[in-house]
Amino acid sequence: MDRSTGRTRHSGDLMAALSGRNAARNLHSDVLWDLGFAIVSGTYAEGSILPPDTELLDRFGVSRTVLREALKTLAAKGMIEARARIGTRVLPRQRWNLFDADVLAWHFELGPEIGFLRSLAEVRIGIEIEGAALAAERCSPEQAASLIEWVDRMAEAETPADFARYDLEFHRTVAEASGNPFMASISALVEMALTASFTISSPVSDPAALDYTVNTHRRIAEAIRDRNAAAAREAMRDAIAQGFARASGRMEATRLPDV
Amino acid sequence: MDRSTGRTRHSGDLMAALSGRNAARNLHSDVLWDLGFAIVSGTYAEGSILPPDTELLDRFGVSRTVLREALKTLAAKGMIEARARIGTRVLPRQRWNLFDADVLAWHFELGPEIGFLRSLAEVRIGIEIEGAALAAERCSPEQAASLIEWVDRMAEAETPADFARYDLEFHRTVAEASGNPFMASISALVEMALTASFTISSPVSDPAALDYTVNTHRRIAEAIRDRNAAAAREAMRDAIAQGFARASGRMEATRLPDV
DNA sequence: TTGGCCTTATTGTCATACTAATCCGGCTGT
DNA sequence: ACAGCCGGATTAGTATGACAATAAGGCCAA
Repeated sequence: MDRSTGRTRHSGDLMAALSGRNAARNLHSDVLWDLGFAIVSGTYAEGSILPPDTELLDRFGVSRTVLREALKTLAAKGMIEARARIGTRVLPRQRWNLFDADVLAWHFELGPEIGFLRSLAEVRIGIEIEGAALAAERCSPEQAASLIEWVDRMAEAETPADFARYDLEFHRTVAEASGNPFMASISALVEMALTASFTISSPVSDPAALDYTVNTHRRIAEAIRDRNAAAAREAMRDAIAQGFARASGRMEATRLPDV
Repeated sequence: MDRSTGRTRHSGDLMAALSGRNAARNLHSDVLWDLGFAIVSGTYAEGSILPPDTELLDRFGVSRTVLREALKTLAAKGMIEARARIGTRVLPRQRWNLFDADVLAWHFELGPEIGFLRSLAEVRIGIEIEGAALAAERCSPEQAASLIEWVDRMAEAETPADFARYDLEFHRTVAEASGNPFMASISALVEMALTASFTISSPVSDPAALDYTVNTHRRIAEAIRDRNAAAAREAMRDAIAQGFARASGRMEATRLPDV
């Protein structure tokens, strides 16, 4: 947000740390994050025209090469569209690729808004329930064993970060076991949801919540192992819904009066 | 695939025509499509290193600017990652953003493989079922009326293209009525699935199939209008499953012996 | 009024140079 | 003989300035 320096230090670091994938920090990515966040946060509204190249050029103090590559990246994510003589237009939100890790991160950086978390949970329920059911039909014995293992680790996790990591690995394994490449492709979304959820409230600090969460995940793992698709569906729904409920409850409880 | 000319005429045109959004045909997009398709089709395997800039440069006969912007676009879609002195590596498939319209189009251009269509149908079932249920809870009377209207148009459609267009609009409206931005964001995926499905076999030519498809969609629309989430779920599952079954049945029937 | 031409602003493309990162292989000191 | 440093070479990253293509909106002529 510190626009005067022309350079923001984005808060995506905790997620990068969580996933281990640390984005290269070069000029292009600085400009990209600044513009991407500005669009998501509404500084540049949908349908509006961005300032022309020349203006952005000396605002960021970079070469045209760098600026244009950042713009191309945003275009690739469906957020903008450039046309000669017209300018660069911000596309309507439906065209944005909300499943993109960066786009999600910009939303999250805006602050975990409860409606956004709900949408995230809803779409996870849709996809991951189906993923769990498919995993119950298709998973290998090794994958089933691996699921149980991740649950065990979750139960013994000592820090919220460890817990989140094992939780993510669990869901990633379910997706892999489903044999459907699309399921695996949404791990960025799951990651964001888990990070958001645990940033607000981790079950690690609350024994009862920890117990419930671990047990729900164990139900998923066992249902998949036992090839019980219906039970896997139901347990997965519980796991996601409960995670959202805990985070949103915490948000409601600690919310300050609207400004 | 006519690599000697360094320029492929991609078959994405029918989808572009269907959606009305015609991609600008500039140099950058030519290179992008060529490289993107080459990666999806396995010419450059996951984990392998692309030829260095200099080689791609004179293969395509474009400037460095154009080539690099195409590479940045692929990087934005999670397909490649560049590192100095190493080269540009093709990322593992899980990192690819399969929900991206271009990535989907490249897969489709490869030929509608039955496993891919199945995966598409599975993920649609997951998301759209949930979307239909949410729509049943949240849609406005106008949206409910609009759904009925699209079904009526489907019933009266005379060409496969018209039918596909109305079908797509129907699903788009459901997504919009769900009030969840992620649901709307997968319309590219739905579009691809419908196009693939109808390219193989359109219900328009078969009165019985047409009847069944229209009725199923009418069941969805009425369930949503009546705020019956469970019925909406079930009808949506039928609609998608049946569409896939018809296409895959047709593929099996007309399949030639493996080469 | 109307049709098409022309100006002009904006993105698209090109060419070339230099910078930064980093692998590899040889040099040096022990 | 070996470990560690160091510098050359290779590759992507950045900068710059010029020119081409595009199209909105006004200008001019019929």
